[in-house]
Amino acid sequence: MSNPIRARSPSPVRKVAAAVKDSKAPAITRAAAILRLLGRSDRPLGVQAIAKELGLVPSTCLYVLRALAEEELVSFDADTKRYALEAGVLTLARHWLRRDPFNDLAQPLLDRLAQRFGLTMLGVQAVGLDHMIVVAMAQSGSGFQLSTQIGSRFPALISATGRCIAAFGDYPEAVLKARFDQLRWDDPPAFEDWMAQLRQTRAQGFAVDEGQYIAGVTVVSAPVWKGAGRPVHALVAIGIGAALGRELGALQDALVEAAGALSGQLGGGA
Amino acid sequence: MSNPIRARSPSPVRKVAAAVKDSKAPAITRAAAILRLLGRSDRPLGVQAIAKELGLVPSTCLYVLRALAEEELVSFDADTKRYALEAGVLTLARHWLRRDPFNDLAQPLLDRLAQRFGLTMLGVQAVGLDHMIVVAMAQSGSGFQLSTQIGSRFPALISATGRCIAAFGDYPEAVLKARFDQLRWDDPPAFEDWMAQLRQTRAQGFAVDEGQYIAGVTVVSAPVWKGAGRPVHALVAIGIGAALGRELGALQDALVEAAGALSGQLGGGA
DNA sequence: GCGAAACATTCAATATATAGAACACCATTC
DNA sequence: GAATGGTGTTCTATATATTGAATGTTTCGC
Repeated sequence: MSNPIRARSPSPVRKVAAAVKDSKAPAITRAAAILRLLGRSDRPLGVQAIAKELGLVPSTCLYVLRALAEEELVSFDADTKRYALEAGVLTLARHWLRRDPFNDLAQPLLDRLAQRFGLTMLGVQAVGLDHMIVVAMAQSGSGFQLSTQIGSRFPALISATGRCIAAFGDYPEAVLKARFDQLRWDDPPAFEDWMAQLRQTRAQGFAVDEGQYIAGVTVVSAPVWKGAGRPVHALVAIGIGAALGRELGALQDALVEAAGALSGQLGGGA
Repeated sequence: MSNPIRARSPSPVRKVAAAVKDSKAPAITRAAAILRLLGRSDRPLGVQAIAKELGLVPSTCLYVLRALAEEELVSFDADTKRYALEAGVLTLARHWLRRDPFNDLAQPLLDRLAQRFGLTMLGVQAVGLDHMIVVAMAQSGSGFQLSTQIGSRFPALISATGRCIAAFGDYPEAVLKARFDQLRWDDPPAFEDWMAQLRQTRAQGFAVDEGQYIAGVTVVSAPVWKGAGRPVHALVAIGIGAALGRELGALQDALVEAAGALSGQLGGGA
């Protein structure tokens, strides 16, 4: 894996079979699984390889691939008979990014903070309680950097941002507990301690994770509101804990201020 | 439209019906059409609106949307019953970008050239003879800029890059003619002149478009090879023709040099 | 250069995704 | 406050997408 900050590991592929069963449009479930598999693979794949990996019937797999190729979501090399992701996915992603003003407005703020503190900054969007996705990133460019990529996914409740999502989301404790128990930390907090941290997060308006998710790495996260209800975005700072030192206070202030300003621009209530 | 450099206009939506007929996996055709429609729309849409726009049966449309939502390619607001693109498309795009070293390697070159000449620079990938897609972009940041966005699509044979694709693609003249006739330029060249320009492009290793595609805008494009065969990528410079003036020569040299260096890194033949 | 394995692809029977009507649920409007 | 037009959603018969075996097609080993 080329991702220094680990994202969730690929789920057991045999889940595809179960998902297909319940769906009223199984072809789409299969198509999505194929797209994800092709994305995961670092080389183009043939029909058989795809079908075997996902537990699909080869002929069905072929028809799905042809339909995807027709839509330019998948490329087909007529010589090698191999399939790969095609640039069409990029077009969709561009439209998605354009649809949400957060993605445009967050970037300059992230750039400035990354520059000022020499850190990696992220803009993150929560997708329900399942996970969050990195939608914007800025790096200072100097020295070592912790890096992740736009589009990377993480469990929704992990680390500092997870505390923000939980703290301001107004979810029942039982629901949080169920999700919490599935998280994997380097230094897992006890659920009671974590709940106490949520209260603190609510009180101070931001969350901090000092080496619990990843040893030695400090993460600071502040929620961004777009309207009433629960926040779906957050600004995140990631740095080596030891290197941050006494700058941590200033970073927290700057992050909260930026998140507040952004909430204002997006028309979000407090 | 928020795109100063015009991309192809959305195709007649009634084509969906025809495409669905011929496919062995019509659900996927429908799903792709829905995703594109949602991308095009600047607001979330309801089931009926989507179905009507694409000529689909509402119930079928609902099932497709549910499947897409299950795959997190589409978001569903339970309160308003509206659907929109979801962040999952971004995850796919990230994987696509990572798969091709061109996307990583081109960026620093584009940055440098954009800075040096104060222009907008693009990395472009051809998708057959249908169109090309912007996969990387750099802007100088100072003054007025012609802008487009990553993921934008253009007809494959248009402008300077189109000449590169045609010149080095080794396509039959009849095929080129058919595509050429569908292009829309501000100042369309005659086919014979265009063919002559292709010969010149082959000879000098790059192509120039001085106000033909868009009046007043000069485009310079140099092909990038990844292996043997036809080039699929190109580096592109876009600037106001009048402002370029005598820098054009230096720009051409720098662009060709960068494209050559990139071809070398990618293991492309001459 | 031959045989055989592995592959992509086609084909026909059937399980099932889909179409269209019926239903339920809001909002407005009279 | 009943009626109307607009939603989203369920239901069921049928057209059809899917399946698994059969057929070409390539690739590999000997």
